[in-house]
Amino acid sequence: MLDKKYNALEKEAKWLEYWNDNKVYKFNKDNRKVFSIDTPPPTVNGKIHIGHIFSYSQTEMIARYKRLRGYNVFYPFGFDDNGLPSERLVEKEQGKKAHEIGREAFSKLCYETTDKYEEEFQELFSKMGVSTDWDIHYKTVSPSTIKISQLSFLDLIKKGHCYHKESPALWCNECLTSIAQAELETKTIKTTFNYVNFKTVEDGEEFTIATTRPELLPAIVCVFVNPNDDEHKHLIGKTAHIPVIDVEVPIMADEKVAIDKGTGVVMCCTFGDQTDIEWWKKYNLPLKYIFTDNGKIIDSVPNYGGMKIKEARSKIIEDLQNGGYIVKIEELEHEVQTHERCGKEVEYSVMKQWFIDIMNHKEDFLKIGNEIKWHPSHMHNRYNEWVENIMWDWCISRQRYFGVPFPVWYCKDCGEAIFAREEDLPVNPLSQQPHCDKCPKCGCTEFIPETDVMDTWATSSVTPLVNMKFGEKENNESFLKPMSIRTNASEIIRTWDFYTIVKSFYHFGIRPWDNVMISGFVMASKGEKISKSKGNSKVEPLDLIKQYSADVIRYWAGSGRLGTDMVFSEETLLRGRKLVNKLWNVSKFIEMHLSDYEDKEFNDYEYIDKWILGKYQEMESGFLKYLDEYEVGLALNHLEKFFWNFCDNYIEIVKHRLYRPEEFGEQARYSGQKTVYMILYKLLQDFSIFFPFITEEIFQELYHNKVSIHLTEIKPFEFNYFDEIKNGDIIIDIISQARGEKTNNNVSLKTPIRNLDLSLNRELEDAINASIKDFKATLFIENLNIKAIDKDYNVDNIELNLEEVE
RNA sequence: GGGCGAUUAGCUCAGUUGGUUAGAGCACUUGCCUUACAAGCAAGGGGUCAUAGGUUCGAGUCCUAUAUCGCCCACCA
Repeated sequence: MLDKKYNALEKEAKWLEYWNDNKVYKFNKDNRKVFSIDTPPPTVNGKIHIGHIFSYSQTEMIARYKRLRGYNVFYPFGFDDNGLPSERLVEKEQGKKAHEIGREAFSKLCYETTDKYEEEFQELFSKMGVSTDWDIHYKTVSPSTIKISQLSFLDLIKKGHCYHKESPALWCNECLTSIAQAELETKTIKTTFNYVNFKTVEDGEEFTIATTRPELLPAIVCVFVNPNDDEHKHLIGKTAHIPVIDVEVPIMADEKVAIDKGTGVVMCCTFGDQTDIEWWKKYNLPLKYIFTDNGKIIDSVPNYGGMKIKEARSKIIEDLQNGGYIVKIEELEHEVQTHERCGKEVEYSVMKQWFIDIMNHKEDFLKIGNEIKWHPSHMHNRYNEWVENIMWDWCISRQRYFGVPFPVWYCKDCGEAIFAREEDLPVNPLSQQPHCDKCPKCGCTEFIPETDVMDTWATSSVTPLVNMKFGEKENNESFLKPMSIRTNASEIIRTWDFYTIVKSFYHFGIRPWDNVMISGFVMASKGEKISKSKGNSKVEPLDLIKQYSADVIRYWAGSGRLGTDMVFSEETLLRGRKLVNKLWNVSKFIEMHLSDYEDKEFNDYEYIDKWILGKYQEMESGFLKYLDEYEVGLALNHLEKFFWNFCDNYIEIVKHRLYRPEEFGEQARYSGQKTVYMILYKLLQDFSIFFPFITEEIFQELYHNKVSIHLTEIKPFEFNYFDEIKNGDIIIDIISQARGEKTNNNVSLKTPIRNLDLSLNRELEDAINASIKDFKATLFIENLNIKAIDKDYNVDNIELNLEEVE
């Protein structure tokens, strides 16, 4: 017997243990079709907030849905504990920088810290009912993942898509590492726009350059004007004298100079921005690099050497003012590029880095994007826009400690790169020697290990390869190439999705997955995204589970449209709680009436039973259609609507028949029993996608024909009763009108109706006659009078029996 | 500045390819202890569908502009 009240906390713990003990979500290869999910490994950098719960739940529901449709679901979970986010977490917890702790000790701390958080993450996701197979979960810095990342690197080297080159790269002097374009975040800051006077060497003509970064004056290598700029084109070919710095540089022409920006005259430094790099390459300009790696001016710069960048800026402005070179200073708010991990403004640095070729294959990446189905489809535009506008090859070197090492040494004499052999992976060049004794090029016997590690995305972009055990003899390539679906939020289309496509294309020449499903964001309130930095997530997931149960939180997470942002709302949780409660109560009711039920062949359903069966079939087809489009929220909405109709209308009708067989006959009762038996079974299956716990509890109590409801399969009914839908709906409408009459008279719904006069068309009259006993019992009708009309229907008169009923 | 999306009841959200009177839950009002459920049931009030134009017999839905919000990008002279 189902308990009078459902105790969610207790039951959810019970079923978690049960699923675990019975390995309900275990993936075993068999002859069923595989549905595989490439789910984002969450960054292990502290707390999970409600936004994570939201997007992971939607993916999870797809896993459950596909399982119910007979797929063998491959759904591994991963943790992204690799790289900078973990390092920053450890630095924060230790209150020390990585280099103060030392490479080895620091890595150890990273492992310990991420292990600790991973346990918490796993516990929370388990509690939410995530039906992943924890036996195949992965982390992004385990030996096997490192091996695959290194293998991927070597494969790209072999195929010529990866190169080592001294090149300007984006540099963060807070994190002390190079970073990729995708790791940039723009921020608005207040600064000053400084109008500085220069002079030509030839004739002493003054001209003005406006700059926000006067500290770059020592790095000026050239001055540019637009050849079509009438005001300034006569300067072309002359020489500019840089004030204060006392250096001369050529004035050249380039069409890229915007005449209307600043003064129309631009200084080109190595490097202030992207355009500087383009000009530097295009005109083969000299390199004047003036910054140290940690954000200071190099010592060799007179007067400013050793200063921090911002100190140097103030000092140089002061010196310019003292020399009378400043025309004016404007306050300015503008956007600068910062490193998304730390928020510091980025600089450029020139050093040898590993790059993956992007620019030569943009067309291929767009083509692969077209082969993937994006859900919702407009998210495809985001991808295209990013690929079309990308400007750089992908720099994968990071001058950090905690991450995947490059399997590379360099010859001490000639600098030749020596790569590890595939069979020796994973390797750490810092503690291991290359397989060869001497440099194959020059014969030198000393090697310098690569100290850089790979970018986080270089590793997370191989999650499909990790899942397919790329490079191993016993692998999953046969059924994971491509995987069925990738799911994530829209913000990482440009990183995780894009880089995964890059890797898949280079390794296999095909798309990594058939589908991409993009979820929206959770907003704290209208127009405000929940984020850790804002600290505006008022609710802790674990507290919510205690308060509402995982099933109810999943209801919230499962509502709303795919790819659409939604506001966190307590009201939706209350609505979910109401629904779960109703499901419990109606199951209790049904259980009461099934004590003597035996399932047997039966086709002689009562009219109203056919009606609800038809309604179910109609609902189910829409429900499955939504889920096939990954619209879990719309599917839930659709299901919920049917469910309330089932409870409030159908159950209210059939209950008389179930309670009083002596009045309605055993067969009519059996028809009702079989109907509720079948529909509840289906409802439990459908709801199990969203409410895995309570549905299991009910299923085990009432049906119990499988180890778990989550291992059953949705199968359509073999009959169809669509014909009864239309007139059945009208019968419900008439019942509703009669109930309204009772309510308006402030009497109980049990009040008898002395006379009910209806005008009905022929079809409806047949329908009412076919369900006459149910109809009269539901409304407590004493006399029913039907007048035949040609079309439509009308409730002519309702006369209540207001006398005291005994 | 560019791309994509959103804007529907006081609040949170649905509204399929244009088609009667725009839906649900919460909140509000009224009534009902009805052999599952008072955390329930029945009924009711509440919307010029962001704004302004346009296409159409017909627009919440399609087109154009504007506003606000979100995500992504570009913009350091």
